[in-house]
Amino acid sequence: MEAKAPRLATACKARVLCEECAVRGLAVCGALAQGELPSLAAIAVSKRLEAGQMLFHEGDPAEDVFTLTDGSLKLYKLLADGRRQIMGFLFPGDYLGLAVSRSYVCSAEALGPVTVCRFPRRSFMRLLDEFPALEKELLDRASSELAAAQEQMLLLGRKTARERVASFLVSMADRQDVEDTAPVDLPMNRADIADHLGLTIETVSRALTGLRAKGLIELPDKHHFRILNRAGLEEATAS
Amino acid sequence: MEAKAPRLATACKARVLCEECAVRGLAVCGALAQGELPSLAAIAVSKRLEAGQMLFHEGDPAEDVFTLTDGSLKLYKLLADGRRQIMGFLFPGDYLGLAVSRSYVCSAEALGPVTVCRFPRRSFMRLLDEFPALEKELLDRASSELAAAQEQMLLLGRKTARERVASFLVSMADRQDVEDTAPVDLPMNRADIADHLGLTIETVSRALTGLRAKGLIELPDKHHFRILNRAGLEEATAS
DNA sequence: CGTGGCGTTGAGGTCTTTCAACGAGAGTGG
DNA sequence: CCACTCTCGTTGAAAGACCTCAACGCCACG
Repeated sequence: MEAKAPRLATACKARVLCEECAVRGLAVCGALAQGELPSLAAIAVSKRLEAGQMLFHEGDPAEDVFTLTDGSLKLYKLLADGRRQIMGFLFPGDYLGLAVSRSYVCSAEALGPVTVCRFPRRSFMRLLDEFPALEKELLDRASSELAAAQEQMLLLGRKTARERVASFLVSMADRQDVEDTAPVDLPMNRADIADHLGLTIETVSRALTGLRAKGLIELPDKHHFRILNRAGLEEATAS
Repeated sequence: MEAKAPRLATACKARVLCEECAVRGLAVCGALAQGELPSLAAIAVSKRLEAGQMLFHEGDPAEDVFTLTDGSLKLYKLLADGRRQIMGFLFPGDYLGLAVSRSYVCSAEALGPVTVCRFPRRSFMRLLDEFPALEKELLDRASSELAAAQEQMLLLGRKTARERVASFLVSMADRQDVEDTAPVDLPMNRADIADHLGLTIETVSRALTGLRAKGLIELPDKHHFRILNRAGLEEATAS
């Protein structure tokens, strides 16, 4: 299940690295000159997960950092009695485990088949010293993650169920930036959505039904939706 | 209301800088050698605010970064209809506005009299290139802020009112790391606590009364509490 | 064709909110 | 010194949003 990614060992072109391996996830194409890429590539190892498998658990020693190259993941925390809060969903290009703390603060689980690229944390951190541009990139990402987390706090603390679901749909559509009216993929199930929005599956279902009844969205099947009235849906988010 | 901080212009000792000006907020004592401090100090300007005054508003162009040297601040976001979510409270030593985005993502308001140290963002960012250790420090802080935000998401999404209030009290006590049974300061009012925990002031009040009735805390006055039973209070957080 | 997982819908219950009244304390001014 | 007012916090009662429990339908799978 874990094998040296063949492409990475070879001195390939930056473009190839970017598109085909984890380096894409870090968007270092701009940050690193072509000649510098191999030193990052040399420490990368690809890894595959099936649906439901864990990449790591909250509290595990954070020995690796990852970039997601294919599939999607959920990041969550649990309370002692099993209540769950999903912090977010990750898609190709996103990174994981870059928190500086010594152990992972969330658990990471595959939503479907997933490919990640693994970097031993120590080697990765050494690279930061070598390539300051990489560190800047990380800081950028950390601060946009923080902004997203604050948006989510606003949602969880102050929005109604319907506003939460509408906000979630808009953000999913934006992340997949397909054209309007194109179907948007929902790789997670209703329980995941509920645990992301601080609701129950029934309330999520009712909110979706409500938005559909208002003519704002269409629900072709349980893993897709289509925005019929973008302005109306955005209004329903209460931004 | 805005004056060149006298100490900063002088080539003072690192220790003095650390304790008496904003540089303390960045904890760069370790990061910067003594000889390097003046270049940071040279661009700092101190600023004072009274209770209720705004340091900046959400959406304003983020022209400065700040460190809080005295007093406390709240950071919040608003919905169009006025609903408010407080992202967190800041105490001396904390920094503000370091997000890489071009505008502030939250509003910052003084809880009481406040002194901050202001750095023009451009100059500050130039310093990052000069002193990589400063950048590491920032990355550290960003990732621990992110961890705190995730803890708060868990609270907002999945905890009951009483659990939220108990969690809040524990975290306030921890941040002020006074010995157990010592009174802990609550510089914010009930409305601020409510907007931080995603509740109403009445529910916060009832939860506090409930915790007191259980003998877990004491409420000597409205701006202080005392932990009578630390283990019990932590149990009530449902962590 | 039965089974199990998943999503939807309905009915009733609960926790938090909303609305309202009250009290304590600070500040003001006569 | 004492009304007077205003803000803030607490408490009670009623209302409401979401949750819980239950039934049902759909679909994939064996």
